[in-house]
Amino acid sequence: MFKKESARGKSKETKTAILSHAIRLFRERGFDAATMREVAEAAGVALGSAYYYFPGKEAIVQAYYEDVQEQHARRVADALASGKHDLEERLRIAFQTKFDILAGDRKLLGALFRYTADPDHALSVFSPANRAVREQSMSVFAQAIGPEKLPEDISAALPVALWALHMGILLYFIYDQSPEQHRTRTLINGSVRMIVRILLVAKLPIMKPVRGSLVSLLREAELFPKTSLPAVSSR
Amino acid sequence: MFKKESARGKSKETKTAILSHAIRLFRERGFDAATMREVAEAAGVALGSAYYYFPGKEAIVQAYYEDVQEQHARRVADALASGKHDLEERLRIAFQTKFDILAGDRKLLGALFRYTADPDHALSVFSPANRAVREQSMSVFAQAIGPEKLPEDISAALPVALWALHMGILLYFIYDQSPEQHRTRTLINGSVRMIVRILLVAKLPIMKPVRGSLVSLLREAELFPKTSLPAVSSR
DNA sequence: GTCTATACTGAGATAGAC
DNA sequence: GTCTATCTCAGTATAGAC
Repeated sequence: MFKKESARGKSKETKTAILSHAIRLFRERGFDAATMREVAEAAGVALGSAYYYFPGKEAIVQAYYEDVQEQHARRVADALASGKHDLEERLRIAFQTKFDILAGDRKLLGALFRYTADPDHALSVFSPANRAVREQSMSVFAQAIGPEKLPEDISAALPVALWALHMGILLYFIYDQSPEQHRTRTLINGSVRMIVRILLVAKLPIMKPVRGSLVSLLREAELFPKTSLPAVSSR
Repeated sequence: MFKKESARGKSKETKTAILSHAIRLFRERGFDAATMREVAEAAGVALGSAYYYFPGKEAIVQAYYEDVQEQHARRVADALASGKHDLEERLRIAFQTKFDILAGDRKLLGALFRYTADPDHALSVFSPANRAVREQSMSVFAQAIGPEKLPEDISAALPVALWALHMGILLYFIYDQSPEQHRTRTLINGSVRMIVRILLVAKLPIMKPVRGSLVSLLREAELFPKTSLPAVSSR
């Protein structure tokens, strides 16, 4: 389930042990109730070791999320490999896969968002420290868009928009009490369908000026990405 | 600046003192750096007293935000009283006024969002405990929409949508390092203009089915409000 | 560089006396 | 309502083992 290093990675086992026991404890007792001392004890290490590998409790959830991201990239790449899906299916796969991975962990994910509104905090979703994870996530969506013929401005903005949407749905998912979070699943399918429809209209040449004013709004706010992301492979 | 009770409110002064000193300290030293002990000392009470009035540090920011909300409702009602504004101006007033009030307090506001992704936390933006504030905020936007002739489905959803947008802009504002946050101001004006344009198109009878599929998507996700909010007066 | 053991500090939060 | 004393726990420090 968690990151595995080459055999030479002698003490990565310790890190993995701390990580996996921590996640188990967070799942069982909730993020706030679980203490670093419990985590260390469960992993069979001293408190100091836990802090040696992770600067804090939230950092463990962060590391977990990075693993989730890697799994996501891998699974989506595999699923799309056959190449026999249309855009709507590809986007559905990209979204649904993410929530397959997160299925049992709604209790943990709240910790991920705790510093979203603290610009100086390293664990904010928008922090420079999180840049790599953010971009990997966007590139997964870029892959799902794939070779789709789209106007330049849409190509540039779409992965960012999809990333933002998926963060919103993640929030919805955390709150979703429906059995096995089927509402989140429905929301995903509906959203994806709507996006595809909007794209169909938006890419018409007549819509260029409309897109133009949206782009300039986003550009003024520095929310428009400088360059469009290349669809990198899963690794 | 802060809530004032009738003269009979004997010990509300203590609460007000704690609140105002706390906010001052949060502004000066940042939310995390300021301690409850400092707050208590500055307000001239014991630590226990501070906790008697506020269940925790974030609760103080919460109380501050409730004051902000009340000010917002009052100011918007005043500004709109003349009745000589068009929709775009009214929306601009509703948004800009909010950020006029919050102007100096970006350092504080991060704390407001800290539990956004914790469904069981009383201080989550979406918690039942916050329902009143949320609805007051939406009703301010409902006021700004005012007597505008709109289809039923749009009327129901628009205040919620504007509330959500204003929360998003609030997040942007917290991160906005531009001088006096002029980028936020630009973003507001651009967003409002875009909304007005979208409404112009969306309210055409031909768009009914398009709106219909959006509404049913939101309804399945239980994100569509049951009833449209009445535009209540400022109090 | 990895890990243990132990002790300490700071601060949020609470109990219970008055 | 208010205060003092106390608790818990995240996080740090240190000193040393391998």
